[in-house]
Amino acid sequence: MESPITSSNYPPSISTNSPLTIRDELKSRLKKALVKSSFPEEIADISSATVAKFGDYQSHVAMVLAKRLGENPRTIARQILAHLHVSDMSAPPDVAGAGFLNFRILDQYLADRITQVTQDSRMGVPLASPRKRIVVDFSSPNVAKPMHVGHIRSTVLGDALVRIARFLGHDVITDNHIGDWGTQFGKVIYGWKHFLDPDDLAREPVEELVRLYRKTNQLGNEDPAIARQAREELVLLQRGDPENLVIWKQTVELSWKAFESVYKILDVHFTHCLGESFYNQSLSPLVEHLLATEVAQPSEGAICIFFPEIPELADKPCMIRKSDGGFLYATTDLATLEYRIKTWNPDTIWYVTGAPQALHFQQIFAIARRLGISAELVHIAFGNILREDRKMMKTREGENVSLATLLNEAIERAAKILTEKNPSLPLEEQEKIAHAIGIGAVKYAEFSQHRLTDYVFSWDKMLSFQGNTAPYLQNAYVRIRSIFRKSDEIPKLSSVHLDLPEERALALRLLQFGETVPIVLEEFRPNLLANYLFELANSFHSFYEKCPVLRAEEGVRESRLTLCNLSARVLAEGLSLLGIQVPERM
RNA sequence: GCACCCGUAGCUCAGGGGAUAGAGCAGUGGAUUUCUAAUCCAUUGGUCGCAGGUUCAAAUCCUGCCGGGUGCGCCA
Repeated sequence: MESPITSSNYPPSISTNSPLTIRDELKSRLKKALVKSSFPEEIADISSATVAKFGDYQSHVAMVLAKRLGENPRTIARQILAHLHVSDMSAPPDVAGAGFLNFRILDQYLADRITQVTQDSRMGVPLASPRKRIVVDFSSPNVAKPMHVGHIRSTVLGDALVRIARFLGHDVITDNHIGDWGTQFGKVIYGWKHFLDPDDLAREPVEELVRLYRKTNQLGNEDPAIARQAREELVLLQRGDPENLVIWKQTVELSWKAFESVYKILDVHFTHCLGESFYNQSLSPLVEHLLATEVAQPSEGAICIFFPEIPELADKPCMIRKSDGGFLYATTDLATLEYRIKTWNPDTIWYVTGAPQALHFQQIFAIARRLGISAELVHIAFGNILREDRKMMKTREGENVSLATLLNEAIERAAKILTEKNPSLPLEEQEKIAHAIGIGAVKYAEFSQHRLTDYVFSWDKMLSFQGNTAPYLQNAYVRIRSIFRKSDEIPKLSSVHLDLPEERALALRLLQFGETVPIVLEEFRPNLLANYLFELANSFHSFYEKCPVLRAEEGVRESRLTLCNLSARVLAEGLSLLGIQVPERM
């Protein structure tokens, strides 16, 4: 949903030159002071104050220096202070505790900054430098299997990282590496040939494919002859048998339609979808090449790559061709890597896949280095989704909650609450809002925790609309929009007053948007942005309770409208970086 | 056996060298003639798994142990 605020003619002039953030400005002043005091400037360090009573920002440099030089930290702090010029932005900094430098930003400086950031289309978020070309590998569902809750982490996390990287100015290529080739197809094809139900296939194609796979698998466990026949179907497919190819192609198309509907609900898009089958022809030459260059070696009939020089991998070889001639996951990944490097020449490749695959990527990356690939390769891992008994949700056996079902239930639950709270909404708008709230809640549930934390799946938690959830943030936005609907005046760009503590706290928080977005990519942690947005919404709700806007006297009203406007823009932009939409009312 | 991840409030989780460890939920007590109460304000609740070590400073780094999880040549 487009925000009328962000697309309106207010503010009148928009620049794209984001100013330095307050933190960076302080840091740069601190560096100058360090140089003048004959200290190394690299150790300059500014962080948000841990406790409000210590001010807004703090530095630990004096203590770090003291340790290095074996001197008294407070003495060093005073030395630095003598050369530190911040009187235009901060109250005189004091030396506190063991040698902290505490900064309390001047209200006037905050007010001027708000005016400045209001005119900035990037709302104070600096562009990344250098700009990188990044290939992101995420989502990667498997053909002939339904997308289940386990796929949500890769899809939603990857999408957010992509959005953030693009917002920061990087050149991002997304590639959905679909599992459209593998041993499961022997069983699917056998099932297709022997007990396909065309009606079921037409009605619920993916479920029917799963049934075919499961039935063959089960029969194969009981009867070795059937297992052998399924393997033969696979071999036929791999040799290019026309009939099996046609069946395979249909399963891919049917599955892709199901994926597409999920991606549409999630508003996730890819620039490329080169599945595993795309690399079929590359696998054999790749292995031959690795053999010829002695990167790989024959071993017990198979072809393996060994890592004697890496202690952790010394006893963990990577197999790239089975003794029966078949290729593996690692082979495809190497071919894929080679293709991506050759085709796109990226600076870095991000693999957004589960933590259990850490060893696999350690091997792939080690091989890449041996092949002279210099691009930075990153495995962006995430924890498992657990059942409420804390057991892992497995892809293979056991029922998985279907992703489409989950998403639809989220939307339905949101619709129900919406009907109770705001029954007067037109049906069509209600549907859109329920979508934004339900899907937002599911996505936000992912972002509100560290990506490596195992996730305990719970309908109630994932679809909770209270507290630290997407609806809380959306509600802050909706309250602002409501104000602007009732105000017939176009807010003029006026001087900002920060007289009440709630106004000041909100202003400071707004200015920290530019400090937050870039650090998300330092360790690939959208939860830092989610955290920031929650705190922003929190500051806004407090401001909203304490500071009447439309009823305020002239001057104060315009100032508060400016704060409201910027709050709405930051909330909408921040949430959109997480792939979450904001409704106009709820 | 080897490797990786995790252990923080009753529950779910933030914080990953810096000051008195935070939030949401749950609990308790308040706030609505007022711009959307999906809100706000106040409050109860802690041996940061255990033991050593490094440091001016450790939930955070190192070592060991305990507990849980995951992965490790013929799946992806």
